[in-house]
Amino acid sequence: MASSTPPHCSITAPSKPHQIASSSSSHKTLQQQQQPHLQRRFTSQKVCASPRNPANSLSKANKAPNFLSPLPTPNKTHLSPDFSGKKSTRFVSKLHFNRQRSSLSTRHSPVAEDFLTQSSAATVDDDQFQVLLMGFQARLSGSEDFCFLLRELGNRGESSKAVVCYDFAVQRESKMSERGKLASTMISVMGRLGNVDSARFVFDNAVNGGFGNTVYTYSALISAYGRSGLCQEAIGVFQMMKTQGLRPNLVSYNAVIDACAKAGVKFEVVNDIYDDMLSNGVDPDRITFNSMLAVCKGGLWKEAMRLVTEMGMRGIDQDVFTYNTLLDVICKVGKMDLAFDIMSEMTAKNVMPNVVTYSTVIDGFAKAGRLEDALAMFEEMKCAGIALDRVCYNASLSIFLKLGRFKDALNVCKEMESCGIRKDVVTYNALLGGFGKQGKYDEVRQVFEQMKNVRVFPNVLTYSTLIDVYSKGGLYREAMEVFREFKKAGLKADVVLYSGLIDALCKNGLVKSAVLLLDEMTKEGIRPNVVTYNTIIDAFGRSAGMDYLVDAINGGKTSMVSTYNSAARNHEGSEHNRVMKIFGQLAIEKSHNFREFNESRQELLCILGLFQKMHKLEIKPNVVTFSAILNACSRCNSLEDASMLLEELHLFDDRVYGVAHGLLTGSRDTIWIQALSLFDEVKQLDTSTASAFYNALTDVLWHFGQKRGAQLVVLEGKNRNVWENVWSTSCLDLHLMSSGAARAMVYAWLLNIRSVVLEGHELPKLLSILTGWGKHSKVVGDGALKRAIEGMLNGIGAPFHLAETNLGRFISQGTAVTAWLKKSGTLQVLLLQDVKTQPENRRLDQRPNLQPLPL
DNA sequence: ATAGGGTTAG
Repeated sequence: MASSTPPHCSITAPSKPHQIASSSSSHKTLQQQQQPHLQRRFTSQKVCASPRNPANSLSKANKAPNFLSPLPTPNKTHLSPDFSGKKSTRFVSKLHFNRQRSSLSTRHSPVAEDFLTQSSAATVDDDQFQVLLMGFQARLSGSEDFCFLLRELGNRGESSKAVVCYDFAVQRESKMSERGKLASTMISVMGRLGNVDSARFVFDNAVNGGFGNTVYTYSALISAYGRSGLCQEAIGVFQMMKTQGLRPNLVSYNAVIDACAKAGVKFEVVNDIYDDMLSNGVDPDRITFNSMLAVCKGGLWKEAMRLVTEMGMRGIDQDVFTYNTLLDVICKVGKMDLAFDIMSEMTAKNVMPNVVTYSTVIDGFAKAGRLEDALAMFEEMKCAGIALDRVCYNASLSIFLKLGRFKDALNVCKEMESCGIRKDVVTYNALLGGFGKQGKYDEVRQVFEQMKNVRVFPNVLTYSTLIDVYSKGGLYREAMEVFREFKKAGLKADVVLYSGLIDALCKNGLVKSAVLLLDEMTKEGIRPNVVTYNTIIDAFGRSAGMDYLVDAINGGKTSMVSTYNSAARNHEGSEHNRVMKIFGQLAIEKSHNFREFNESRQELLCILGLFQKMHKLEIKPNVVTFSAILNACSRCNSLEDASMLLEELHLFDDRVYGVAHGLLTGSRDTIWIQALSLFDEVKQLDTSTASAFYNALTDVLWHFGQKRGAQLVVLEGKNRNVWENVWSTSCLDLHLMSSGAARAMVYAWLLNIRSVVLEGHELPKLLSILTGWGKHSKVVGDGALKRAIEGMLNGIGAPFHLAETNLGRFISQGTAVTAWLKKSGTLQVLLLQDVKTQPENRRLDQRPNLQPLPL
């Protein structure tokens, strides 16, 4: 097993993997040395892609129809829904396609195949189907043929024909045991089709008819409930079978464990079932362990690793399911370097990664923000001769969209088309979000129209996405229109849609209204999640303290009021009106430039109430929550107010609180070791989460005058590469930083440059400080960061000025900066102090030759 | 009886 502290493997190097693999030179490149796993994987994949195995070497070859070998069943039987574009792959995986056929269970007669061919014409309705059945009745032989038919009908989604077939077969079957077989098959088929009520109906009838009390029907029903996420029901059936005196077998146990895994049941609970299994003398097999692994998806990656080891000790071989599930667990906790190692290990053990393996790991990289690494995995995959499927295409599409590489994104769409994979709702949603986030609203409109034209029906995610992109762009009229359409489609709103609406309110400073809407959604039975809460917490103080933000987005447009009024008149539905009112409120509120001063006080109470609700609903906070609390503290006018919020932080997390509190109160020396370990841990998260935390912590320190502390935090962030290439001698890039972090960083950078000058080096001709447009503000063109930096530079007399060509860039001649840095008073200006310092800190800070920069 | 995907917070 790979070690728990894997070496860091970079796979971002520019040259393509297959170039490494095909390199015949004995010279080892640096990249090869850094990528032992990658190379190893390639060498073994190359073997299977060799000319002796041409079928594996080209993705197109994989899709060649099986004309060469005559199929037992004609054409449509084995046609994957992938090609007909009817079902998602997720659904396909639930069907029987990949099932190994044991010679016993599926020994059906050729007549059954024949019947299937004749009855599968699109024009055959249920009645005609029954007539056909009667015609074949004499020649179809017993339950084996009928079970085969039921499964095949299930695969085609022919639910009602399956019902006809089942009734027909049961009525004509005299043996109880054979009827029992039919029943368990039918329950399984209905379960796979997601029709759990029908499954239950069949089960109950079978039990009442005296042929349903078998381990098989119970197991099938447990599985049916499991697939629908109804874990409690599954466990109920499991217990019921025991009270009926039936002894659960391996399949029963596996089914109930799988049900728990799908529903996200706690590991301890499932472990009890596992122990129960052992004590009843049922030996776990590979599938048991694979399902137990799936239970670890909640983040128990160490437990997952342990399970795999235990499998080995029990002499159970790991298969591709084992590794794919394990990888999923590892990827979900973001341990991508470990995932990379495990992938190499599976190859070494001759368990070859497949399309699921790759899409799991690719998704892990993408979620960790390592988009280039994700793209490199695609190359590796193609090189290994593994054809992309729908899931993979959608993953690659969304990566290109995230990178803003629209040309590549459209190429992915074309490639999908040429492979015969139709764009599904996931594809379209990705396109809508991708274009929308870049403000390409024309394209959004076109894509939305197109998807409806080709009858890919928008779902809740589609509407949430659209409402979100329009709201973020301030296009409330369009957002309102989308919401109207959403209601017309008769879909039920979910937590994400509501969170989007709440966010729209928050971004406009309407925190109290946001809290009201939160109560609304709770009343409607929609459970808010941590994102919903983080949104509101982070918005604290925006209305009272940041009115200029409201002004900035205002732009003088108030025409929304009339839009709202006419919209509200047309619809009487209460929820509809409420949301319409929200959009209206957004428009109206924008015209208010002044707010009550005591509003911030009210808001504080409002937020404190919010924390109560969070505890009550047992919503677990995350790092973003901590960042949000720190940001809220930054908007408090007094340390007293802030300390009320910090107390809430205390309830959530001792360590984060300890560090924040210690730095704020000047006990830096005593807390610094803990701070460093916290920083290390934060760095394990993806870069945007990490930088947001650093930004928040720095801001609150800066806000309360702990500027030296803020600077030290920022430098730790820089050392851990949180903001990516922050500085060189000629350029300081602040565009990912908050205003406090950016200011602390400017001081540090100038001191660094000063030491360059004092060492006698010449500065570059031109120096730049980039602020972008202030990513932190999230308001396009807002430039809050730019203003903060401008004020600061002016304040210390630095000779930088705005570049005329780029409004987010400050420049200065190197000679001017050199002269300024050499002036006698400059050093004093650049050294930051904390307003609060414990004696030991003061001693350190006042050493005259203190170099603040660990360069 | 087992594996992978899309929306929301910073």
